[in-house]
Amino acid sequence: MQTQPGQTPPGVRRPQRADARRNFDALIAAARDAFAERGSGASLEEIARRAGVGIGTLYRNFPTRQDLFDAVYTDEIEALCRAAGDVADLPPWDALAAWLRRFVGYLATKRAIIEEINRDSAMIRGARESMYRAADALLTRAQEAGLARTDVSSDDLLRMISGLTAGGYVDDAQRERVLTVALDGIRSR
Amino acid sequence: MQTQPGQTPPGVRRPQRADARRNFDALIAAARDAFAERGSGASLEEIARRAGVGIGTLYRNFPTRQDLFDAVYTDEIEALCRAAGDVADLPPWDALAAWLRRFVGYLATKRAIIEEINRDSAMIRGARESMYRAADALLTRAQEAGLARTDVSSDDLLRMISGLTAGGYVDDAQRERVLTVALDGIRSR
DNA sequence: GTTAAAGTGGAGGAGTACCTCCGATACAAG
DNA sequence: CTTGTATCGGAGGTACTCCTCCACTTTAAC
Repeated sequence: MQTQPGQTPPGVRRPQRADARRNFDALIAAARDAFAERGSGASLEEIARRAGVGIGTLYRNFPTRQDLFDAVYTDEIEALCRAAGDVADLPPWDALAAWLRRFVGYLATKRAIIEEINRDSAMIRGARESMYRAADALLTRAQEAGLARTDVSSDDLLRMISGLTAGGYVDDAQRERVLTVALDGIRSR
Repeated sequence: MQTQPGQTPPGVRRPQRADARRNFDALIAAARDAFAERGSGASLEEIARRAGVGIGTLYRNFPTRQDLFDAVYTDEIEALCRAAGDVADLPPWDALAAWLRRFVGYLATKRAIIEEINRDSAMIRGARESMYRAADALLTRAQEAGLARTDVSSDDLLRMISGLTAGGYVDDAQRERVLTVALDGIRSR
C-alpha cells in the first residue's frame, strides 16, 4: 500500500489497463442499479455477478462497501452539478424550480442515495458541498429577485426535497402535485 | 394450527397467561426500539435478547418478521388516531397543523415505519386507512373553511409529511423550518 | 399441594453474505 | 511471438441470521 497517494479518494483509483477499466465502470453501473433496487444493503456478490466480474475484482477495486457507494454517489452528484449549469440562463424562479425537478428526477429511484445523503463520509463531503453550492446559487438568485422566501437555507431546501422524494409515490402525477405544494411553500408571498 | 380463527390478525394473538402476555408486550417494545435504530432489517435474535426472552418465544408469538412489524406498526397508528381526537376542538387550521406536528413527532425516529408506510400488507391496510380517515377529516375541515388548498388529497399530504420527516435533520429547528414551509405550501392563498 | 396445559429458551441445522487468497488468464511492451 | 506483470475469478473459511424442535419450567385451575 502506498503511503502518500495524495488523491481525493483514499483507496479507489480508476485502473490503467483497458480490461480493468471496463470492469471498474461495469461495477459502478451494476452497483448503481443494485443500490437503487435493493437499498444500500444490496449484496456485493450480486453486484459482481451483474457486472459480469468475479467477487475478487470487486474487492480489489473497492475494498469496502463504502468505497463502492462513494464512487456511485460521486457520479450522481457530478451529474446534478452539471445540470445546474444547464438552467443558468432561465429566469431566477424557473431556474430554481427546473433544477429541483431534475434533482427529484435523479433521486426518484435511488433510495440508497436518499438514505445516505445526510450521512457523513470524509471523501464524499466535497462532492456534496459542491452540490449544495449549486443549489445555493439558484436559491440566492431567486431570493434576491424577491421570488423566494428568505427564511430557508439551501440546506433546508435540499433536505426537504430529497425527503419528499423518499416517500414512494403512487404515480408521477402525485409526486408532481406534492412538489408543487413544496415549491409554493418556498415562494415568497 | 386452527383452521378458522376468524380474527383480524392471521396468526398473531395476545396470549392468555400472565407471563406470556409480559413477554408479548416486551417483544413489541423491543422490536419498536430495534426497528427505530437499525431499520426494518434488525436482527430478530437481537430483538429477543433485548426483550429478555428466547428466540423461540419470539417465533411462537410472531411467526414471521412481518407479523412482528405489523404489531408494532398497528400500535403506532392507533396512537396517531387517538391524537386526532385530541385536536378536534381547535380551529380548523390549527387542528390540522397540530396533528401534522404530532404525526412528525411520532415518525421522527422511526425510519422503519416511514420506509414501510406505503407498502401493502393485508392486515395493516385497515389501520392505515383509519389513520388516513383521521387526516382526511382534519384536511377537509380546513379546506371547507377556505384555509387549505383543495388540490391536494390527504394521501398527498401524509406522503409529503412523512417524506419530509425521513430526511434526518441537523436539529429540531431545521425540521420545524421545513415543516413550516410545507404548511405554507398547503395553506390556500 | 397436585397436575395438566401453556409457555419457555437455546442448541443446532440450513442458508447467506462477507472477504481473502492464489493459480489461471489477458494485456501490452519489446 | 515472447514474456513480465497487472488483473481476474471463484473456492472456501468465517461469521451472522433465520427458524425448528423439544426437554424443561411456570402458571393457574382444582
